[in-house]
Formats: sequence, C-alpha cells, structure tokens
Amino acid sequence: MSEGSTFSTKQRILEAAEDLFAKHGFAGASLRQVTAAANVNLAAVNYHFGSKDRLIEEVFRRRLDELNARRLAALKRALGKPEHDLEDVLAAFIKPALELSLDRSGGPAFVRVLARAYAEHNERLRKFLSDNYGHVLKEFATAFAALLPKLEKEELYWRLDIVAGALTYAMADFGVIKRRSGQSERDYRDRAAQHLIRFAAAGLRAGVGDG
Amino acid sequence: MSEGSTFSTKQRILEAAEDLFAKHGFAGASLRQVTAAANVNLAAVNYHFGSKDRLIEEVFRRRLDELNARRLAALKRALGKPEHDLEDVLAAFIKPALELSLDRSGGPAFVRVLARAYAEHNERLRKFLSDNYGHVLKEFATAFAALLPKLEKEELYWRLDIVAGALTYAMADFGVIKRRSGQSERDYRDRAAQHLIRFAAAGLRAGVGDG
DNA sequence: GTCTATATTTGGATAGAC
DNA sequence: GTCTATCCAAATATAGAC
Repeated sequence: MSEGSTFSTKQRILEAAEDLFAKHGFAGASLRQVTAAANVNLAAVNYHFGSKDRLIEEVFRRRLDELNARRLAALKRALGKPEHDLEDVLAAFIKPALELSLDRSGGPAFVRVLARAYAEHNERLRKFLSDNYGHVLKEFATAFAALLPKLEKEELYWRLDIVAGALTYAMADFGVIKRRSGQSERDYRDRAAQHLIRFAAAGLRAGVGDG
Repeated sequence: MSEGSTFSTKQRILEAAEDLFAKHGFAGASLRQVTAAANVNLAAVNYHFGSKDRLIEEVFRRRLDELNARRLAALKRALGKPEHDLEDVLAAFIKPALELSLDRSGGPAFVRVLARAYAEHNERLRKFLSDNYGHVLKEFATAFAALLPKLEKEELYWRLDIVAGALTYAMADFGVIKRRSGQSERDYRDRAAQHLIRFAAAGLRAGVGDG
C-alpha cells in the first residue's frame, strides 16, 4: 500500500475526534489529544478542516446526513401505512439512531456526542444543527401533531422536547449498558427499541383521551 | 460595611462559577472568566478552593445538600401516606428540583449544570456525586420497585435511568422556556410538575398490567 | 484574605521545508 | 499532503508583598 494506514488521515482524525469528544466534550478534548490518537500530525487538522470548530461540524455531518436520511425514509414509509399510529412514527425516529448506537466503528461514541450537543447550549453548534437538520425535526413534529390532534400545540412541542431529550439520553447510554450474555445484538436492539417506543408513546399520550 | 460587596468572595465565586459552568461547561469556562464575572482576583479561587476541580465539587455541594434533603423529606412524607402511588413518589423527586429551577438567585443555572453532569461521563465527578448523593437515588429506586412489583429489576433500573435523564434534561430547559405572560410563577411551576409527573408515570407503567 | 506578578503548561493555529 | 518547528494566546497554579 502507498499510504501509511488502512484509512486516510482525514478519516482517522474524524474517528479519533468522535471518540474523544464523546469522552471529554468539545472543549475538553484537545486537538493534540485527537491527532495523537489518530496517529497523525498536529497540523493535519488545520490542513483538512481549517479549525477545531469546523472539525466538530464535520464530526456531526458525517453521521447525521445518513442518520437523518434514514429517519426521513422511515417516516415516509410509516406515513404511507393507511392506519399508522404513534408507535410507527416513534419507531421511524428511534430505530435508525438505535442501529447506529449499536454499530461498531464509532456508532456508540457518536450517539454520546449527540447527547453532549443537547446539553451544550453552544450558539454556533445549535445554529449549524438547526440550519442543516432542522427540517427533519419539523417533519416529525408535523407527523406527531396529526396523530395527537387533541393536544395543544404548545403542550405538544413541550412534550416532544422532553421525548427527544429522553431518547437521546437513553440511546447515549446504550453503548455503555452491558447486555445479557447469550443475547444477540439484534434481539437486544429490537427489545430496546420496543421499550423506548412504548415509553415515549405513553408519555406523549398521557392525559389525552384517557384522563 | 467593611467588605467591598454584599456577599463574600467565596459566595461570589460560587455564583459566577455556577452561571458560567451552565453556559460553557466545566472545561469550557475558565477560572479567569469566573473570577472576572465574580469581580474577584484570579488567585482567590485557589485560595478558597484549592483547585478548579474542588471548585466544581463545591458548586454541586452547595445546592445538592439541600435539594436532596428536600427530596428525601418529600419521599418520606409520600411513603407515609397509606395509599401512596407512583405519582406521589415522582412528585417527591421532581417538585423540589423544579422549585429550585424556577428560583431566582442561581437556581435555573444550577439545574443546567446538573444536566451537564449527566452528559459528562467524567470519572472524578461521577465518583463525587455517587459518594455523596448515591444513597438518595437508592432510596427512590427502592420506593419505585415496591410500587412496580411486576417489573423485572433490570427493566426497572433501565427505565429509571431514562426517567431521571429525561427529567433532568426537561428541568434544565425550564429556566429557558418562557411562560405565558400573566401566568404566575407558581401556577406555571405546578402545571409543569403535573406534566412531568404524568409523563414519567406513563413511561414507567407502560406495558405493565395494561398490555 | 486579597493583591500583583509570574511560573509553567497547554491550547489552537501557522510558516515553511519536504 | 505531511512533517518540524514555532508563534502566540490562554489556561491553571503559585510565590510573596501587603
């Protein structure tokens, strides 16, 4: 091979950054740690990304482009079913993320990075995420609103905010929680998805139509 | 007055630190920012606290001692009721925190700091919180277990983890969400607590005894 | 207890050779 | 595209006068 490693410098930086941002946060992980872990030169970050902030954005873009595309495709399929319900829409939101969170090759780390982005109220990061992926959340909100017509708009958004936060938090911990030995990864993931969906659906429906 | 300000240097540092840790995280907020905001000298932090890590711990201790005492007292009262239910126990957990989150004088900031601590998987901080306040969560877990006997232990802990994360996340956003004008703070807080309690109770009960 | 001044380390970013 | 070397700003922490 002509290159020094299986993956390109850029790839290795992205992977190391994802891992270290998950562990220590965006401010807590230094470019020196990142480049050391990636086994590349310090200057490579600025060459390939321009700045630390841009590197952070690329860490998100690499996963979110595909994750949100999958979520939208799943949402479209769910809405296509003639008698789709809340659980179908929630599954469209949760399952792609859960698959990612249980994927080797960086998945678990990224979901934790995502949870950090939720906790951070960083202006720049929020703007980046809103500009690039805000439409996905809007489409889901519309779908939820149609399925919960008795819920006031204000109340709905409020609940969706909690649900999104709870799900993000829960999925971030999936990589950490150890599953029973002997249980296949697919079984585990499907059971986990069922729990999350039931949990979220119950929370969204609470007090609507059943007292 | 003999001192230069209404509050002591130590107090002012704690308040500025709480605010800036909420905004920028523990790694993101520097001692220079903190001391500048507190209007005290840079060296005062090391004199009063010894190090940045110890300052962080004191920021938690200052609020958590009282918050968790209130939670335990409320839990004791709830368990004293002859036919207490899930909602009573959840209220004991949520209401003291919600009161704090809507209190002026640092409350909203601290709840966001707490949310950050959840997202951080910092070893030192986790150990500190677990050593000092772990028994509170244990008592609540025991109370929940008694009220949800049909739920497997493993499943229960899993759900409590989500609920605690979701509630922490939701309460962190309370200081930010603007309430309708004309609505009193007390009304707002009580309504919010009701929502959170119903939401969490529905999630904990989902699929238990009702399919 | 508080200040100034400074030691020391670490961080992000860049220049210029290869 | 990658390296070494370096700049410069910012960080934590401390020493010592007051």
